[in-house]
Amino acid sequence: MGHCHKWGQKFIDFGFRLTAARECIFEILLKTDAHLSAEDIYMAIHKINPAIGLTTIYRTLELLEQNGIVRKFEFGHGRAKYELNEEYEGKKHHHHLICEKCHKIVDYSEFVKEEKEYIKKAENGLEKKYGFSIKDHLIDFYGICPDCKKE
Amino acid sequence: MGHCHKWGQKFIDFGFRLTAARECIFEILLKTDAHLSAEDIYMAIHKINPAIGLTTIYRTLELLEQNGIVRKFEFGHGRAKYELNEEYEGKKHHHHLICEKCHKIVDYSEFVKEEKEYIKKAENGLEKKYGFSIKDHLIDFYGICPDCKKE
DNA sequence: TTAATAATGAAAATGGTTTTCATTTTCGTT
DNA sequence: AACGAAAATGAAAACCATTTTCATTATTAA
Repeated sequence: MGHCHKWGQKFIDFGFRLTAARECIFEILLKTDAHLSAEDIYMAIHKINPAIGLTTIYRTLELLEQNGIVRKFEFGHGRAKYELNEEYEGKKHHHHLICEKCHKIVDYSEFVKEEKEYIKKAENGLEKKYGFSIKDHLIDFYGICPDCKKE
Repeated sequence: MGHCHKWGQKFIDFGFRLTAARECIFEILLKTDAHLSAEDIYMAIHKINPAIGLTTIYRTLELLEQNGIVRKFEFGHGRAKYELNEEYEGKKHHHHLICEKCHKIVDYSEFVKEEKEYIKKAENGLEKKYGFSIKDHLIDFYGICPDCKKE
């Protein structure tokens, strides 16, 4: 369990406690390919351990986010979605393709080379010009998915 | 008033009515450089015409968004922000630089050439591979602004 | 074992946004 | 100018994801 050990250790190093609820939430995020909302995680966890409440999910997700273990996405249709940070996931660096009709989210990992070039240039330039220390970026594409085009 | 005419005509063409409230909301969006929330607009409009309610602001913004006249951004700190679409604004194509501490938003228009190349490649590829019709994209950078770095 | 501290669940509160509904405004037609 | 259908509106209530409160339980270090 290389993954678990790594994240668990990090969690303890940060000064937090590695509780059953927290491990469970991490596991759920690790096992899924989807972009889960707090409630999605609550549903999943409820089957395993019905004692864990929604509040704990929210609190854990916030903690994980603040420590760079998960990323929170607000795609803008009610609920926020959470994803394990790439460094904790098997997944490659990816971005999102979002259907404006059905709100489906597709991950893609193409054009990383081209993206990296552009991002590097932009980051350096922006750091210089605006004095920001840039930590992260977000790239999303919006459109209509094949299923919705049919209708 | 080239701007106004253009948007007003479009609005009527869509089959909507060009009311005082709607014109006023458009004007406020046109005059500002900031990213306004529904409540920001409400505050601004209240000085001009106190009869206009917050509900109308929300309804108008939704209408404008659905017809491609404004863009809605959910940067993820409570309230959504609205911006006039570039085609209605004097502004250049731009993206956002967001401070993770104070949530300040800086617009930037640099690296458009590099961006365009990358976007074009990505869009074409993604349309082919995933069958999406891509309509739009979002690029944001996150970091710490100069002011927040001082502390 | 024992304090001190952190984590938790349930319930209540929060707050931006949406819905409801009764009223008013607009616009094409007389 | 007046009429009637459809659209737009404001106020208040409802919504609903998320946060906060608070009393209880679990964990850790001594």
